[in-house]
Amino acid sequence: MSSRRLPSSQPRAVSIEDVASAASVSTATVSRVLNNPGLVASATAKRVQAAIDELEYRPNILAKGLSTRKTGVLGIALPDIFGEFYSELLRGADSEARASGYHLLVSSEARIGDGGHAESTLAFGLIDGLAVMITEPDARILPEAARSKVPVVVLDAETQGQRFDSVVVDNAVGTREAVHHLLESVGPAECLFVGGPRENFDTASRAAAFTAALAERGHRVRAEQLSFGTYTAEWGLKWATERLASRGTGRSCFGVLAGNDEIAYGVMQACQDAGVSIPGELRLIGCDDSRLASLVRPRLSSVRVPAAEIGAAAVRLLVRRVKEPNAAPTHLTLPTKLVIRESSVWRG
Amino acid sequence: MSSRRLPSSQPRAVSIEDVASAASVSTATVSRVLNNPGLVASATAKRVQAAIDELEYRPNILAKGLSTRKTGVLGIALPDIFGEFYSELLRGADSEARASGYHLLVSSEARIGDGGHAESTLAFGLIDGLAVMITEPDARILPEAARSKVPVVVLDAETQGQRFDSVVVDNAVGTREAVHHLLESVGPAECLFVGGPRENFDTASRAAAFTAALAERGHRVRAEQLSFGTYTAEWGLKWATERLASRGTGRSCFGVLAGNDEIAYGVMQACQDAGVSIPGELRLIGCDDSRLASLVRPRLSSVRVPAAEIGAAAVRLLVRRVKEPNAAPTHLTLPTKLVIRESSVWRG
DNA sequence: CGTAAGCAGGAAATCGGTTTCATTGGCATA
DNA sequence: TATGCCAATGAAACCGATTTCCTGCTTACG
Repeated sequence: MSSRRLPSSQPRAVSIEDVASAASVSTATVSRVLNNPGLVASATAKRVQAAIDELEYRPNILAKGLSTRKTGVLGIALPDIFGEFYSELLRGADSEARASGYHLLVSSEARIGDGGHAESTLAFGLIDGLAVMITEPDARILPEAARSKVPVVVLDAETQGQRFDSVVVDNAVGTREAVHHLLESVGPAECLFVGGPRENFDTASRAAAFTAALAERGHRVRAEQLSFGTYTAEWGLKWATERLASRGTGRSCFGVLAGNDEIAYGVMQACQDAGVSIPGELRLIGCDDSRLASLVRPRLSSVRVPAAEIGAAAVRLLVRRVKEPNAAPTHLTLPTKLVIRESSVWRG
Repeated sequence: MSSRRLPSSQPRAVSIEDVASAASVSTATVSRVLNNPGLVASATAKRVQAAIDELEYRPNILAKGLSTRKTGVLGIALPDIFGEFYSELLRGADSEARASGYHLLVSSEARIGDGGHAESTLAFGLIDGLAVMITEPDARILPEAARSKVPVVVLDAETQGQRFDSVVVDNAVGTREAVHHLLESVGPAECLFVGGPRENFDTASRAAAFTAALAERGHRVRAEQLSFGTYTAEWGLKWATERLASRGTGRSCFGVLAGNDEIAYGVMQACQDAGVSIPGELRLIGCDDSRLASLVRPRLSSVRVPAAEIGAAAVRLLVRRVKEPNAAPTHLTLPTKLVIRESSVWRG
């Protein structure tokens, strides 16, 4: 009753104590009704449940969490929330979390490096688990997470010494398919890769796979065949515009693999502006298989990356680990797959 | 020391008690050093701080929250996380929250209606405030939120009886601009609106503004001028394909206002497929001014909606209300603005 | 008929902080 | 010199749950 400490405007929510006295039992019994019904006589349970309903009692998550050391909240830290890929990934994570009865705390950690103090950036102590995607090798988060004993799953990055669970995408397979597909109608020297940021894990691994796939065919990739920029249509537009302008009179035709669909859209615009036909003079393949891919003209061939599935798998892994903290680290690799549409197919 | 209740694998994090004994003070003093430094002698404070650093002490957020009734977490409930609009809104909210020292708990509440039990859906009691967007008039959340005394800001919806803070978008202005712009080169009877879901707040208010703008010019809108579907390119494609097929031999030219850019992209594809020139035979305007708008060809005119700004404003309102719970409800209206590019401009 | 076993339920410790209230000592003022 | 006040700090209540003991009863078994 002594509500000394509360501002009078805060009417104090119903607590387990209120329920207990309303049902003439102890708080222990109320708690048991909620968490371990088998331990309570059914008559008593009924009375308690009636009180709960009557008072519209909702257990205080903080108090519960303090006691059980579980909050039902999972954290997800992404380099950015922007763009269809992340948006889709987040959606997958969210719906999986909801299905498992968890809440999702998001955070775009991208710009930590700038600000300086990385601390207090993520709510350690509040979350039961954390999914992190470390595009940039800042990675101050990981040690901190390790210290705080929060289960971590690493997304789409080198599986840091195998100590964490991880979900990665098998860039090699899809990229290889794409390159081989391009080689059906384009010479190996005319195959070009336009990636995102050079430091980006996906970009790097796709570039490597691109190189490897051409090496398979006995072609050694020259530096000019690989370009790096940002994951934006603007970059694709700029790159293609310059590339098309500087091409010789040979008019040999290009095979272009873009680091994601956005870049590919930029390339498409540049071609349209320059009057270059796709797939006539340039065969184009994107990455991500975004929704627009089948809507643009020509329909864009793309390496499908299961973004939503990454998010969902991350949450699944986290949920599992919350239950069995000492299981061996699991490393999940999700497949990628070339979806061939019109932009890459030239029927002479 | 009696760690009876903890699984032996959990090594118990350092607590305020550990710091206190390390610095030979009481926990009260440690707490004061952290929250009210002015009350502690500087020599003592220094000693405590040293202990904190030494032990790498981080206050337990749950315990702190239980005591202070503040967690530093804001919730945001959206109908969906999908699509550029929501993604952008979320980004705005996230970066504003980060800047204000808050965490963001996301939740797509869309499908509550289906499942049935809306309870436990949002972490009331865990969040200091909630931004909610109620596209569908389910709205079970609002009463629950009101009951739980959590500050709420309503996004983009009727400001429910003025009891909550709200952020809305001024659809009327942008829509009106768009209609008047179309009327420069198209007759009022040929102006068409292709919206998203009929129940959607934005769709409804844009349709209303569309009707009003034409009424201004003395034209009474016929039912066929208004279509409703979903916020997808597929819908735009379908709609336009049928519309173009069924148009008479009159070949009068259309002015189309799409409910969002995705729909507009669908319309563009349909036109391309049907060999209908934009803006020659059909003037097109989208909504949202998404990133691709200036990249497609023709460049898409669009009503700019400040999505990120909505999210940021919501968070700002919430943060303010956390500090002054009893301030009068604030209703924010963000402007929309027609961005004219190529798709709507016909120079005869 | 006596005793062990088992079921229900309560008292109280605990999680890790914050905050009130009381205590102490030092210094200025009457 | 006595009194009052203030600054610095500690003891303990409190936030709202969970969980461990422990106590009474009832029932079963020898």
